[in-house]
Amino acid sequence: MPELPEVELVKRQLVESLELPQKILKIEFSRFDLRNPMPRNQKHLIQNQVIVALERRAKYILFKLASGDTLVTHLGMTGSWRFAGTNESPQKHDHVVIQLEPRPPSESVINLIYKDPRRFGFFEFCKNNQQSALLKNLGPEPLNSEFSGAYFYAKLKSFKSPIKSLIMNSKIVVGVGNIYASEALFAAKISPFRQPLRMTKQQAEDLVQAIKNTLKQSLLFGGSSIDDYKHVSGKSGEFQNLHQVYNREGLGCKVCERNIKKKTLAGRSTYWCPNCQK
DNA sequence: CTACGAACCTGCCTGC
DNA sequence: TGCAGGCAGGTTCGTA
Repeated sequence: MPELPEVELVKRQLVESLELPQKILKIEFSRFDLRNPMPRNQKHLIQNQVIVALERRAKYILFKLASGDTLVTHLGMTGSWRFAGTNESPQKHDHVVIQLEPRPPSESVINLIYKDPRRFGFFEFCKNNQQSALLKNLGPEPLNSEFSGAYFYAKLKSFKSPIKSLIMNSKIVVGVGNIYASEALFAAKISPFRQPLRMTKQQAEDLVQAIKNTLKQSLLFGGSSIDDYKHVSGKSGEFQNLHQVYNREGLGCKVCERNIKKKTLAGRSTYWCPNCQK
């Protein structure tokens, strides 16, 4: 489901609704076999802890606890969070229920529920500011200044796979998934199949800026709702309506009106305009 | 070290 | 109507 804009928006919406700090009364895992085994044996370490902050790193959402411990979560392809009263009936594929401490004036218990049909998401509990192994070896955040044309140009030399694979490689830059890779390449007028070695310094700079702009635009428009991505409130994003190439095979390019093409690259559907992108 | 395909899993859509 | 096949926003693993 989610790439950087969608994950960032989910994190922001959770922060808004949680009114941190917020105490976890109880956490229940109803199944244990997501991408990694659920931290069910650490349940007692999570309960009664206070959430003080939520952070995003790459596509991970980190629940920072007052003790210094962290609950690391990932939405996979189809993960979602929602708030629900205790009287609301559970849905199919609800796997985690976090019961939050009631607050005045309502005094009623609110559950924060994680649902994930395909179960590609995951949860990991990290003690005492220890960093999850999954967060090591990650490249820079695309919206940070560290991700610059100079940085990216220097990385191009050691890779032989096409440029699209490179911008989806989390060692190079995090958060760019299959939608935004195609969209950013279109914005930069660069073919997804281009060999990184054959890119100029200017093109590297253009692509970096295109990635930043595309992600920022998507954030402004509430992310891309293609299939089941929804806001925490259940609302859909709007950025899918602004996609230039993704999911537009056979439709006219919004710039030159020629047909958008689709081809599989490294196992992923890749959309581009052969006329605009060289 | 990189590169590629397969694997994980459910649901939805298409075509026969 | 049913059923098989293909495909989906992510990541890791095994094999070249």
